[in-house]
Amino acid sequence: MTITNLKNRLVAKGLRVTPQRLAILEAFEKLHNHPTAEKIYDYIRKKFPNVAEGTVYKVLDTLVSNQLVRKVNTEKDIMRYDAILERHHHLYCPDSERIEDYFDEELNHLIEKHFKNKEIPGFKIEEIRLQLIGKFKNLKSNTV
Amino acid sequence: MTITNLKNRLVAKGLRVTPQRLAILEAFEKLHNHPTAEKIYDYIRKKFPNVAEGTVYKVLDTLVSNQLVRKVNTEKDIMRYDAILERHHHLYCPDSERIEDYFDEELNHLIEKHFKNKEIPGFKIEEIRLQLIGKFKNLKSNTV
DNA sequence: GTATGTGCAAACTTTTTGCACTTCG
DNA sequence: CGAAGTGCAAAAAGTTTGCACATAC
Repeated sequence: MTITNLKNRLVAKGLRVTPQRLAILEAFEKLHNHPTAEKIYDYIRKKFPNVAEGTVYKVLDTLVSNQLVRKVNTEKDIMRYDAILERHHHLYCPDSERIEDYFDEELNHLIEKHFKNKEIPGFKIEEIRLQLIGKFKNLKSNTV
Repeated sequence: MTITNLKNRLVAKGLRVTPQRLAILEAFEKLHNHPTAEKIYDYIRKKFPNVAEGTVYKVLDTLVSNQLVRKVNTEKDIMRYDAILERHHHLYCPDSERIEDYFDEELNHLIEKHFKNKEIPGFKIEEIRLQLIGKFKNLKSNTV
């Protein structure tokens, strides 16, 4: 992912392109661990030593509102973020706090088909997210 | 749900039966809105005016560790809890913060069957949770 | 009686806010 | 230039902790 591409994402949403925003988007490319605001803050401070933590939160809010980034649902009170926009699910190990992306088109179709036949009274589904809770078999060190 | 039943849940886990714990379990029966710690605190304070908020958090932790209560995954940094232990999923509207339980055995079988044929390398699934994100059609006032 | 649980208050962590200053377009 | 974004510091919100006291068993 080039800086130009990251810039285009902002421009496409009518957002101003600032070094801080680019740095945060870049952080997602490098970290790809569903990072917390703090992880992102730590990462971009290498480049921008006086970026404010408040700015990180504000930028993340903006990115979420503009659907360039999403909040990840966890069992913790620390928010985590995800910049993968393609439809996907999560593998989640509550013990290690590790989260990995999971893509499964076959499963998506299966579920879509199921809900085509089965309306839920009083509720309009916009999106279906699966959390596969379990344990990783240590193929990779835990990375929160 | 009677107090005796609530008591039994604690006894079955080898936990001491205290009025505070009973009150919190009872609060789940009455609130059934996937309440926050604060909602529970507000609720039980009617009966126990000098219960401490810290106690609510401690009891909730204990109940979660003993699997009498679960944390609900949301996009918010405020933790919400669920005392329904039967396998189920959630309807979740991020705008109103409303969460409702969703039971669907047919869907469970569908998903189970899917993962019987499809192992995920490096990951052992223990549980599958669906979040159906969408909007409620105002059949009921929003209750966070 | 003893291990466990509670109340209270302080501390800690994460996130939000307000406002002057700066920057993007 | 003007609207939008940032830095900073203070405050808010949610949660955890430590310890003396109280209670369950």
